This record gives sequence, C-alpha cells and structure tokens, in this order.
Amino acid sequence: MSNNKNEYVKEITNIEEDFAQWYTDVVLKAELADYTDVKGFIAIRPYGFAIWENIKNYMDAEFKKAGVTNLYMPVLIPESLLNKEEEHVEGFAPEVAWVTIGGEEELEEKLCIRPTSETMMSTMYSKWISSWRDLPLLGNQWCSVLRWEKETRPFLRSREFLWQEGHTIHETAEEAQKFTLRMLDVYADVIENLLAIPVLKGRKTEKEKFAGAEATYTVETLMHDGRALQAGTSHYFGQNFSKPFSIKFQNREGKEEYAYQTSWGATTRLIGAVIMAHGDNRGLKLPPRVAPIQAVIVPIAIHKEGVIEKAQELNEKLEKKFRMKIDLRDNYSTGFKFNDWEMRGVPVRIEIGPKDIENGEAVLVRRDTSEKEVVKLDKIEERLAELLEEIQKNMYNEAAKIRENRTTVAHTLDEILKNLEENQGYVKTMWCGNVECENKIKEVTGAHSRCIPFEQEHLADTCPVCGKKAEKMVVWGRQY
RNA sequence: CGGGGUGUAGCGCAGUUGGUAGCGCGCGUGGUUUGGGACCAUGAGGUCGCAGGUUCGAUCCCUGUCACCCCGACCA
Repeated sequence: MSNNKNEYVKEITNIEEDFAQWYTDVVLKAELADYTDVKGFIAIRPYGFAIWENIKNYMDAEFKKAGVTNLYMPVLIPESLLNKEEEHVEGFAPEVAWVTIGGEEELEEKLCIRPTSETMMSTMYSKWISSWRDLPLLGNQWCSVLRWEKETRPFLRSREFLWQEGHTIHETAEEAQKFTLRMLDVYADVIENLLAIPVLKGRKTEKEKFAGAEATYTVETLMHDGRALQAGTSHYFGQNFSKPFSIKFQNREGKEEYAYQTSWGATTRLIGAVIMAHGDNRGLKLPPRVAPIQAVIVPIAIHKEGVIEKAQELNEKLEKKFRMKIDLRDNYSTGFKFNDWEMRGVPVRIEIGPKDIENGEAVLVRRDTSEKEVVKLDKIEERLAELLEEIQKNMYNEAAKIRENRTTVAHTLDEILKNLEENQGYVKTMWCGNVECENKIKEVTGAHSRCIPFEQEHLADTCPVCGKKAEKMVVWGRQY
C-alpha cells in the first residue's frame, strides 16, 4: 500500500531505512508536537496532548486506588536543599538549570528549576509528620521538570517534560519496599493494558540506579527498531533522604525513628514509546484505549443527497460510547482522507456512502491489519466495540512478537556484540555482579544493562566477561 | 560535549560569478469532483537562521553564533 510517485508533504520516511527520521516525521506530521524556538522545548499539540490525558487519567485513577492523593510543590528549589543528599546532587548537578536573578536583583541564594522533587517533598514532609499515625503519607504531583540535556528529541528526551512524581513515606522498610513494587505494577499495567506494549520488569544494577536510591526498579520496553526504552521507574530510598531531611516520627513504642521513603515516576516519554513500538510505514498506529479518536467516519460523496445526514446520525449514535470524529472536510478527496487518518493512527475507519446507505450498512476498516468488513447499521455499535478490543489485543501480540524475535541469549562478550549487530534487541546473559564487567559490556557492545529481571533463568554458571561464578541473569540492550 | 551534515515562503528545493529572489506542493477564494493521496481558474505568503566584518551595495564572500538532524559519551 506504499505510494511512490508523489513527494507529498504528508509523506513520511521509510521506517526500515531511517527509523529516527521516521519518528520525527510522525511526530510532526501526525501533529503530536512541534519544535519551538528554544532547544529541547517542544510544544505538545492537541492531538498529542490528548494521548497524554488518556494516559494520565488512567494512571491517576490507579494511584488513587492505591490510596495516593495529589498535591503540588513549587517549581523552584533552593540550592541548599538540593545539596542535602550527596549522591542525589552529584547525579543531577550536570543537568540542573538555575535562577539567579529575580526582577532586577541578584538572588542571595540561587534557585534551581526542579529536575525532580525529592528534596522539596522531603523538606515539606518532614514538617507534616510527627507520629506513626501520620503514616503512610502518599503524595503525587503532575507537573513538569527541567533537565538541561545536551541531545534532545521530542517526547523521548526534551529539556522540559511532563510527568508525575509520587513520593511516599512509610513506617517500616518492608511497607515501603512493598509500595515501591506496587507502583511498578501500576506502570506495568498502564503500559501493557493501555499502551499495548509488553514490559520487562526488574531491578536496575547499582550502576544504573537512581541517584540517591537504595534500589531502583524499572519497566523496560522494546521499540520497533530493537532499541530499549525505560518506560517507568520506582525507587526505594530506605532512609537515605529521611536522615538528611529529618523525616522523623514517634513510633508505636514512643521512640523517635527515621521514616522509609519511595518515589516513582512516568513521563510523556510514554507517548514516544507508543509511537515507536507500534508505528509503521503509514505512520502512527494507536492502541484503541489511548487513541484520542477511536473511530473516524469518512462519508463518501458528501455532496450526494442524504449522505452527510446519515453519517452525522451514525456519529451521534456512536459518540455516546466511543471517542469519535466525523470528517466533513469538502476540500479533500476521499483517498486523501483515508491516508490522513491512517497516518494519524486512528484504529478504525468507518466509510459510509450512497451505496451503503441504500443497503443499510457501512464499511469498517482496521488500521492494524487493513481488513475491511461490511456491517449493518444497526449492528455497528456492537461490532465496533468488539473490533476495538480485537485491535488492542492484536497490537499487544504484535509488539510481543517483535520482542520475542529480538530476544537472544549470549555466553560470551563476542556473542553479545554479534547478537546485537545481527538482531538489535534484548540480549540475556548471566552476570557476576561486578560493575567492571558491566562497564566492559557497555564499552564493547554499546549496550546498557536494562535490568536484572524478576523472572530469572539460569543460562550458565559463569559471567560472560570475567568467567567467574555468576548467579544473576541480566538483560542488555542499546537504549533511547 | 566530541565527529559529520543542514538552515532561502508552512513543507521540499532552485537561484543570484555580489545589484534585496523563483519553482513544486500546501494554503485562501470560485467552480467541477469524491469507494485509496482529484482538477480548472484565481490569489495571498519571504527583513534569504541570527550578529558582526569586507563592499558603493551582502541572501551570496569572511568571522562568530544559534537551531535542527545523524553517529558516539550522559540521562526519563
């Protein structure tokens, strides 16, 4: 179905030839986002923002089920607060932006634009907690943060990005650890069930963990081109922040104790994940559950009597149950509209023209498989509901298949490199646990450790790098 | 931050051996069309990325700078 004759504006780069350019084309031409005058800052357009709203609404409801409440902290953080936790500052210092002037006056203490809010949250939480009765304290904020990245890319790595950051305080280490994993499960659920992308759950290595955390857990995803993308993280802090920030409470025995803390975040990068996991040569392909438009009605021959009326009637019926769009533009041909909505990733197209109206039917066309089916008008509501579910499932299965085909096992350093070059994706190996070996793999193959998966396999007895005893299985991959 | 590339109309590109610009697509209007990227007519869009320098004169030459893209190092 590819077209080769015309260089239309809406043409996008071939996905197999140049994936990076394909990605940029889709972002711009599907009108998800646009570049602004400041490097690394993008304007998220209504269609792109609608995807984010769908993710956000679903996720927010899940947080609330876990007892989390939303709150809001300031965008500026004094330098002294940022400096309180040593490992944390070191991790973030290179990418922090500062405010040094207010109005016309030089500030006595410079203020950073939050790269993340652990320090601010911890400061405020310490004021609000005095007894075990105040715990757990489960807060989350939806906001934007700023990180002065050098290399930027829409949604995947912009200097300002939208996210949610949850910060919780608990009475015991066990409870905090459990909560850390519960939030990881929320991310896994959102990504698998809403975005139709299978995740790999696991723990980050020491090298890859969050600055200041005791343990970082992650949900990893694999993109169409075989590169990996971290899609959400959940951290257990132990008392790493509660000590410098004095988050203390009196326990049930009346003794003063430092609290246990977690934080977890997911970002607009998820939009990038949806684009890159599912897209094809016709552009964006959205899973029905996140798609801002689930079905688009394209009336055929709209100047013919009764067509618009019938199409509108159908639209009014369907929009009670689905996110609908009716395309009444009279300055585009039907064929153009077909391609246009496919490029924008709308899961189902409904065609209705004079012939259909005569027969009391309409044509449903799937974005994922291009299959067409003729459906009686009074059965459309029912059929569309089924079809959207089928598409959602099929898209998940397709993404799972890609992941399966791109996952290999290696027993030597050479083999890791060979596997990555032949079949970009995940490479599973054993690992001795030594950071030297981890660095070596990265140096030679360009792959980072994705995680130490929760679901372990015993592939061998020794580490592929040093040959020493290895008990853990690690998954490696080149990343975005 | 290192290596490479590109900046001329919304997009893709020409062009001016230095005398302030044109094509295609898109866009507006009128009409004919519409089951896989329609056609005719007519019209509106540009301080040639930005700042200096050379020059009578710079979009063109020189220097600097910014942005974007690709490949590496860092991150969500």
